Amino acid sequence: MSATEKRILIADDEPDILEIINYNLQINGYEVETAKDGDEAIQKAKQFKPDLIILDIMMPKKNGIEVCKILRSQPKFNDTVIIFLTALNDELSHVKGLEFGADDFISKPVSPKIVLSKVNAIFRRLNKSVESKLIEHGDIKIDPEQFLVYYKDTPINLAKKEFELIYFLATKPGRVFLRNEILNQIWGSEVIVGDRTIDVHVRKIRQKMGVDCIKTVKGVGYKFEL
Amino acid sequence: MSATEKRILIADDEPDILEIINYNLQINGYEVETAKDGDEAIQKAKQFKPDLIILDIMMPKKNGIEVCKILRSQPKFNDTVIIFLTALNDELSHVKGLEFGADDFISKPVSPKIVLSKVNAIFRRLNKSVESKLIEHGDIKIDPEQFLVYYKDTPINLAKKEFELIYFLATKPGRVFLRNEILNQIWGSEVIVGDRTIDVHVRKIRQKMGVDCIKTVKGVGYKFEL
DNA sequence: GATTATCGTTAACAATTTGGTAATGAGGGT
DNA sequence: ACCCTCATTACCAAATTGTTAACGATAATC
Repeated sequence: MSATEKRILIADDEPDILEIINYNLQINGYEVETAKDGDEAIQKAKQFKPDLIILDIMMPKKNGIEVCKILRSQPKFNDTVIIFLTALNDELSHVKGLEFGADDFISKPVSPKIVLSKVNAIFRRLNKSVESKLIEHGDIKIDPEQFLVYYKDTPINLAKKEFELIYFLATKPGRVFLRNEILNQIWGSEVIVGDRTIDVHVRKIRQKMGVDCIKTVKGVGYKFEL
Repeated sequence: MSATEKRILIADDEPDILEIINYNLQINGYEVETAKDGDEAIQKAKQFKPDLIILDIMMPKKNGIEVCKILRSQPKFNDTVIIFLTALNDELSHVKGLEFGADDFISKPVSPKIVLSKVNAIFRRLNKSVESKLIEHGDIKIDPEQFLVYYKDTPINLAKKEFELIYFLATKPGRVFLRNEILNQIWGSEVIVGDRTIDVHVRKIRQKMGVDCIKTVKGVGYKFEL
């Protein structure tokens, strides 16, 4: 986590709020960008590639929900956490925000302390999910911490998608996963990829591994099996 | 992707939009019908029985929300997914749409790519994972999760249709299933296949299994029995 | 900042598996 | 013997997956 600085984009039309949050996040080691309206938020999101975006609901040009909706429609923001700043009792925004893929809310009036603690909490949670457990099955060991797969103690380097794929299949050895399940899990439900994409990744894994640990179940899907 | 083509009904009063969405969905293997106003949408929904309906909010005769309300009041449209086309800022429609049972929204101006990706995502989400009720009967174990049949703990690979067939028969061991029942269940009522097809599959199962667990009941059908 | 790797994806084609049919044979009942 | 029904086989068409190469997008390196 500390290897690469976490990047945060804040969008709000009140310069005071912007500055105070910006200041507090920066002292705590985050890399921060700011935007003063919806359009700028979208533009900066694209070039700055933040890990987390804090969006005020009420903004000129485009409001927070619209921005969120637009960003969420793009695959590259799939993994970006989006937080809304809302008026205290604005439940409607909450409902709609969730609908459009918000991850959390911070109620106004904002306290820098609360923002910071929420942001810290989110990144902590994010990293925890990364440290999933090691899977061992026969001669094959899959270690998410090192991002390495071992066959008979020989480390094998897999690309990210390849690793995610074999790891996912290996979570339940023997169980068949439909193509749809795989796509939903690895690519996310909004991303569109072609039919042969999974096959190509499977092929690359088989090739690199040298063992046929991923079996095809024709007309159904794939499974991890020795 | 799936055995039966997915059916989509699009309702919009702008012919251009209708055509461009229609075109894009059709190339991607969907069966599409169109309607140019609310009344036509309802009428076509009834006869075409779509899996998904895309409704423009603003339409002559009846607007999208009314159409949605009417359809949702009929049980046969319970499982039909309904998506609204809305102007970007029309938050009121969103709220009302959710109340009346809309499943998602697409903002105008529409991009064919976004429509397609949303539609694909919806159908993907709809697809359930492997049914996981294991059937065990004597020395025979049928595991849909692994897509494997075991005889005395020896795994036997069956092709998809073969597996579906034996699984279906084994859901009620001892009970005789008519050929028609089997055809309806495994092949679906719309598909027409010859009389001897079932026999051939039964033969292949018997051959691979090595046990005669599927018995013929002459003049009636087949049953699963040890 | 420019240049190289590497990765993810797609498209096109090959290889494989499957599902279905038709032809023929076997067996039982009338 | 003569039907009728099912079993078996071989064959073909369609569906599904494997494989390769190529392209753009990132990430890494210098």
